[in-house]
Amino acid sequence: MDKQRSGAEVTRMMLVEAAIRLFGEKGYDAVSTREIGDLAAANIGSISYHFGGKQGLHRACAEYVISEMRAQVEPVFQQPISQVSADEALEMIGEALLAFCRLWLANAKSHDFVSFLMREIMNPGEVSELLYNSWMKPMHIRLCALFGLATGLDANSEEVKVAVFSLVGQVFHFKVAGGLLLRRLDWDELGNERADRLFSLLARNARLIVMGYRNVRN
Amino acid sequence: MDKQRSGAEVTRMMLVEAAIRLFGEKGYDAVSTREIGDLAAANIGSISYHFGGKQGLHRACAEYVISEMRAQVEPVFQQPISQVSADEALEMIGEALLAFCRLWLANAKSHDFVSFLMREIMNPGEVSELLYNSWMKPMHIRLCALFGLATGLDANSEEVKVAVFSLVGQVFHFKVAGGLLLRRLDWDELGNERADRLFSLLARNARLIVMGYRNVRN
DNA sequence: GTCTATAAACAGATAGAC
DNA sequence: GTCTATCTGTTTATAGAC
Repeated sequence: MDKQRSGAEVTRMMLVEAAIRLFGEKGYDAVSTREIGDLAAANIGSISYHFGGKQGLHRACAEYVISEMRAQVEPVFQQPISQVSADEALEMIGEALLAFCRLWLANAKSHDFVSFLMREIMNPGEVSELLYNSWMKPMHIRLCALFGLATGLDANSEEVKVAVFSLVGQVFHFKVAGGLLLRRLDWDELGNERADRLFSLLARNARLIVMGYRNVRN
Repeated sequence: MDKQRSGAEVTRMMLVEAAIRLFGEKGYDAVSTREIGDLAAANIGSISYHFGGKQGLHRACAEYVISEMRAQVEPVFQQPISQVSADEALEMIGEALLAFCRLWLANAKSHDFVSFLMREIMNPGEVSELLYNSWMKPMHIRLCALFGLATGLDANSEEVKVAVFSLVGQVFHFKVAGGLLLRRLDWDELGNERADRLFSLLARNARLIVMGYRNVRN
């Protein structure tokens, strides 16, 4: 007999999850409140009641995605980096990218979150602001610090910021345009085995870039 | 006294250009036919008359973008590659990526085209199909051939296809999420000087990756 | 070919019964 | 809290005057 009580909270969550999926699939403007209500098995009025309207629901989705994604990547960022050697830093960058690959590309649970996130990035606005400040920026800073340690370069320099942006971009690009690559490879879908092959290729690219920058310095 | 005649063709072009800009800025669903008509200084009815409706205009936009982009990149693909050395191939990959950087990131004329293209990639459909078959796929095949020559690897292998995809992805990612990087760098806008610095960093990454794959082979 | 008026469908928001 | 009926504005598409 599980607690079916506090139906309000259940409805709120159902609406948020349905909206995240639909916004991620089709984009905010292409989704109607009726669709969301149907998918969440709730009525249209509940969106206004709980969130004050479509925009309020949109914002609630962003907050939920941020908190969930932070929780999933938190372990990677737990380790202190004050006393890390260059080789350890290189290793940690590889681990972090691998974690992003698994989370962004192959994790069914986070699939909807990442699709949602991807769309928001392109549309400047309140939600995109929130995502940037509380999720992307801290991640980027952390990776820059590691990149600096791994190469001996200044973590705050332009070239490090750009290089890290490109590294993350390689992974992210699979989320944006990965469907086209799958067709070029005649792959119907991205299974576990294929995903692993893909990740190891990305990891190799990343290592080559970091090592290249290190050599520039020495 | 330039020919102001054949007003129909002028109206068609005004509508297509206005639609490309608006679709690129806000996405297909977020743009109304009234907005397009206003920006093109035409009336709403003209969209149905000339293109059969909003979808028809959308398709016409895709066809126009494809033909314009092909024309702009054609020179890069003119050179025959049957008798090219590995070093020449490496050089040609760098040139091609540089051309994409200039075209996609810094060319004011193509800005609207690339924004339009970027949005279509994420939305499976007739237009995305058209873009893939007549624009992206030929480009990718060409770059894979060069990559194969530069590294000695099979141009049809998975690893080459994925590596080339990642190279292009580095450039494309700037179009998708470049706004976030500019904020991290405290850059208000991307001027010519900054763009050049950015491009040279991307070119360096690309070279490091290609060289790394070459060493794997030898 | 161009433009206006209008139709028919759909959007988001809300009042009120339960 | 939930759900239905309805309001108001906007959407695309079209018929018909010019």
